Amino acid sequence: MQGYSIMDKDLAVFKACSDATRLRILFLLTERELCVCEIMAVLDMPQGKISRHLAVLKQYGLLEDRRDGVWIYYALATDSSIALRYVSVYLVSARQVHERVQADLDRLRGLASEGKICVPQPSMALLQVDERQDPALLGQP
Amino acid sequence: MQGYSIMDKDLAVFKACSDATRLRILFLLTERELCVCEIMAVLDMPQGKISRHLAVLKQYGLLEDRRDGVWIYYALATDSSIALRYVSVYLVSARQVHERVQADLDRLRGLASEGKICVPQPSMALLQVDERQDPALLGQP
DNA sequence: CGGCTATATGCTGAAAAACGAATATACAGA
DNA sequence: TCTGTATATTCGTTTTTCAGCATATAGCCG
Repeated sequence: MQGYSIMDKDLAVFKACSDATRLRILFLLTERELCVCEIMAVLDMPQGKISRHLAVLKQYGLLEDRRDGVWIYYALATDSSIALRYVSVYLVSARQVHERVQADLDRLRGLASEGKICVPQPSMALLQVDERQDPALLGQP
Repeated sequence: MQGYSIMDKDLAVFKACSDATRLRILFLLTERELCVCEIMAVLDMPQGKISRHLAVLKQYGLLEDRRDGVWIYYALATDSSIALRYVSVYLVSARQVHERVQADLDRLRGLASEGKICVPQPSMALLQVDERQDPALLGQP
């Protein structure tokens, strides 16, 4: 890494979002913080794959993690860079539009309500961003 | 490509932004539409490299081009996807913050005013997005 | 301590992306 | 038509990224 300083953080955010699996994970985390096994169950992908993508997202500053016993919970980070603020608003707005994301979120809720995933405590969402449409983004039809 | 439909466009936007050179080009284009030789001059990079990155940005739906004689002008596209709208607002807001971007923009203005680049007509900017801060993004300090 | 579960990490190969250098195309003007 | 300039594209190579598999770590419980 040479010479970029601040913009690097924004670049990292875009790199983090430039993979389909990671983007799906980010959309899932707009719902609430999740542990690895929940994400694995919803996306139906092997554990190593999920873990590595989570590590990338964390390294790039998009996620924070906390350990609770055996489980490690991941949540969207706030304010680690300018780009991340915009991406956070994007995630909350766009999740209502994309069918795939809706399907993932439905699956998450379904699995959780049937108790099929490890959900020791239903912790609350961390994302403070409001779901209302962003006035500055309503310009184009 | 299998099964992603709409979200693909957003993913393409993030892929497009996940390269330092392309991000610098996008920031430059928030100033006004530019021809290839102007971008080359500002970034001081070989022509083939710039052309290829522009092709990627266009293919991913972030740019539009128009030919004017020998020159081909590139401008930020509008509304090709949800993510692009958010990225456009990000670009306009963040360009005032990043030193590297400021340096690029200063260089562009300097070269243009000295007539060192091919600037047959100083065409106007295409980006309609306003520079005012986005109310929905002022939540976090 | 030993076994079980959740998660992280190392290794390897394959695929994708990026680059430099060279070549091709497209237009303008003489 | 020939020349020069602006841009696009191809080729071969290097770098980066991703997946799958195996292995390691860390905490719980007996």
